[in-house]
Amino acid sequence: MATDHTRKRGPLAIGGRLRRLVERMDQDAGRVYADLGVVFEQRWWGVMEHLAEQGPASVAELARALGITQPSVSQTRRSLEVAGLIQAQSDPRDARSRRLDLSDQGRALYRQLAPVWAAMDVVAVELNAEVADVMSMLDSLDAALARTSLYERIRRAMDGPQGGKG
Amino acid sequence: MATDHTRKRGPLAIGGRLRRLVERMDQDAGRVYADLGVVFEQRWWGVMEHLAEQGPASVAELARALGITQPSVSQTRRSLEVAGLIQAQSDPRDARSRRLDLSDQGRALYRQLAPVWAAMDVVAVELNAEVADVMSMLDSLDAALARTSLYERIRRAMDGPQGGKG
DNA sequence: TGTATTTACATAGGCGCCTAACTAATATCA
DNA sequence: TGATATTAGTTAGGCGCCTATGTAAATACA
Repeated sequence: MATDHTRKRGPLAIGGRLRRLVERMDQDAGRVYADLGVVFEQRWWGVMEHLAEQGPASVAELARALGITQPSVSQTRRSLEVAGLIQAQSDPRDARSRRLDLSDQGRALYRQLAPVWAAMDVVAVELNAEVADVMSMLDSLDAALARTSLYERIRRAMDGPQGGKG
Repeated sequence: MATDHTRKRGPLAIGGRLRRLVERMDQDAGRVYADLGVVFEQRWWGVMEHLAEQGPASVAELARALGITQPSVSQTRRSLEVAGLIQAQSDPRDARSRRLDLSDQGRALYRQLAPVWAAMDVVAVELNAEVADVMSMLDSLDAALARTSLYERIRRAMDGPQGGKG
């Protein structure tokens, strides 16, 4: 009955497991930063990398580039500003918009942490070879769920092929 | 340079992507519950399933069974109690411990949602066939990281095979 | 028996994401 | 030109996890 017991744990268990995997990844990365005596929040990386590589950007541009919501960017932006890593300037083209850019301190930290991130890349490649191609799996999953959402799939499984909301 | 650009996005991007994947899964599941007019938090599932299948349990037992921390269980327990889905009794064998069990209302909800979870299982199998064996990948990843933690891997990549903390 | 250590649990605060709601600015339309 | 719709961004609150801390009970040890 091991198979049946396993079948009892579907996406609900997957979700929890993925969360904890991510949590562990963040913790381990956090330990590396702590070893270097650096205060760094994981969520900062996406914003900093984008600003460093692409130049100043608005909250909306960052949200689009990172694939997260504006409020999330806004909160990260605030955290980064408090830490002195970015600065904001009003955009003369649109009074509502703010251009965010790395501060000198932010640039220095970005450079300092580049070797850490390079090492993380090496580890990702290593794990891909050792275990599974996580990035490819994510790409495939993203594509599959973009095609047909999890919601639709569940509703179809519940209601049958012709039932339920269209 | 597409390959090089991709290599710039290592575990840091993976972490964020996994978080968002989980978020989306929770949202889609939440929409299904909402369709049924049911108020249900994803984190309730692990606790409810364990209590329904294994009987009354303490916070510590649940934490061990679900692989999360005590405070997390404690918070979920509180949420479940407020919702009237579980009840707690003191444990005569240990005055510090509380036995948690599903209330009648909790049992009824568990039964009501069983078809939903069965449908989710179907979808999981479907996605496994369509995309990738996510559960196997998780198993393998968990095992690989239990063998050698991400922290150690990163430190080794940073410091070289002989350097750094042992 | 008294003291030190360990264990069970709750609470506080935080991280990283979300949605809802709001204000203000801009764009569109009649 | 004025009204309406859309957009940019912030804030509040919440979900689901974490660590740190604290209180109380149980256990271990001298």
